[in-house]
Amino acid sequence: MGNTLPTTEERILDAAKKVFHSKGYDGARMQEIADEAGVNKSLVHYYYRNKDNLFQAVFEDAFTRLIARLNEIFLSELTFTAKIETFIGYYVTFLSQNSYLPLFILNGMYEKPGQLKIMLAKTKLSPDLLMEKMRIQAKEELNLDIDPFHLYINILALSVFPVVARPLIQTIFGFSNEQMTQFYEERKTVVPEFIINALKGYEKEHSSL
Amino acid sequence: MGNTLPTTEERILDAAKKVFHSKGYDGARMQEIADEAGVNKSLVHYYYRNKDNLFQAVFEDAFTRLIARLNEIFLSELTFTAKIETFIGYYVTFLSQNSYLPLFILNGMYEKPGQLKIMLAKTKLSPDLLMEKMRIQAKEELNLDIDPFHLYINILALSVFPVVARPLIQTIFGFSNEQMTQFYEERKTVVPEFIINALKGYEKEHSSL
DNA sequence: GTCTATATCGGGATAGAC
DNA sequence: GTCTATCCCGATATAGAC
Repeated sequence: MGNTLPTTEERILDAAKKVFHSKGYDGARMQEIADEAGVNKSLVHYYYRNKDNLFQAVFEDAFTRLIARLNEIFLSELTFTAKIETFIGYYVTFLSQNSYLPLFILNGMYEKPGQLKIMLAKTKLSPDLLMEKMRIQAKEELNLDIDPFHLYINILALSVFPVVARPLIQTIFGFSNEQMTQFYEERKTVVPEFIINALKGYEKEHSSL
Repeated sequence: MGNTLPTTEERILDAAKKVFHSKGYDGARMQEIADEAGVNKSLVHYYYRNKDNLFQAVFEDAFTRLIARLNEIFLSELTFTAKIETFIGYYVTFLSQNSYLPLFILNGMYEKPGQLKIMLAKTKLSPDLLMEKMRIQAKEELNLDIDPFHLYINILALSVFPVVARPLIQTIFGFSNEQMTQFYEERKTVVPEFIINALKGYEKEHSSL
């Protein structure tokens, strides 16, 4: 299993991912998806009945892939700093290889905010648990009283934004594709360092009380 | 001037902003824009000829408003840390009041990446100058050898991402609107502190060489 | 399951009266 | 400048043959 030829349904889903990711819901065309999959337009309807259903499938897949590893890493048995390093390293690589994903998700969230709750249940992601674990671990390992919500968002922001804003950054700084690749590569070390330095700062403040 | 009644053209542009910001280019309907402005659909075409032109106008306005103050702040005569504090404070407020803007810009960049260069010229934003000034100021005031590119992107990321990802954050954390407002309010102090702590960390490393 | 043909509708854009 | 009426294409979706 895994190395068998893709079924027609899988080919359609793959094509749909490509098109929806880059064009968004409104910009995507059923015809383009069919062409991309190498099938007739009505076959797409045969398998997914309508555009909404197909989008649903694509969105769910994207969302799951994006947070699956996140969950894994932060609930693992690594040390606090190792988690941060591992997470940034993984995310920067994954996102720059799937550069359309995060913006696609963000847009989708605005269009169907209610949908997420259902998916959160499916993926068994437990934010409360994650936050609590983060808080405790910071206390035990680094003796820091941190706000896990802000830290968590900071980590996400520093990982996700530079990928989402790629065209903006590239134009403003005038970076070539090669320079951009190097920039992302650098971030794998720069960002964890930045975060850990910031945390150390809190430690200092604390000890001076 | 300024308190005169808006002309029809201005009413149309305002309506277009509302619709494009929330629905994006493909999702926006000329009819909806006309309704929103309280005019006939053909009037929209009379003033802007086609959808593309109208979008152009809206995008340019958004982009200019978003980076105008940024430029101002970072080229001002404030100290380095004051700049960071001022910038975050201003941006978090501005963005949460115009929450559709940043995602709208990011999407627009993917659709028309070439367009930006023209606008950069118009706004007289000079990234090179900005980066150099940042580097020098960090050296002189804090005795730090920083990479201004990464720092600049970090600052933007920490300011912009939490606003762009609002629906995601709100759903994952289960925050109410009030909690979300408070969360943003907290970030005005948390984020500058975070950044400045991170920078101090580099100082320490440096002195240990 | 896969194709062709077609129904149906919506949306951008124009013509032309006032 | 503002409106009504209309054109025309493109896109989703369905019917039905093979």
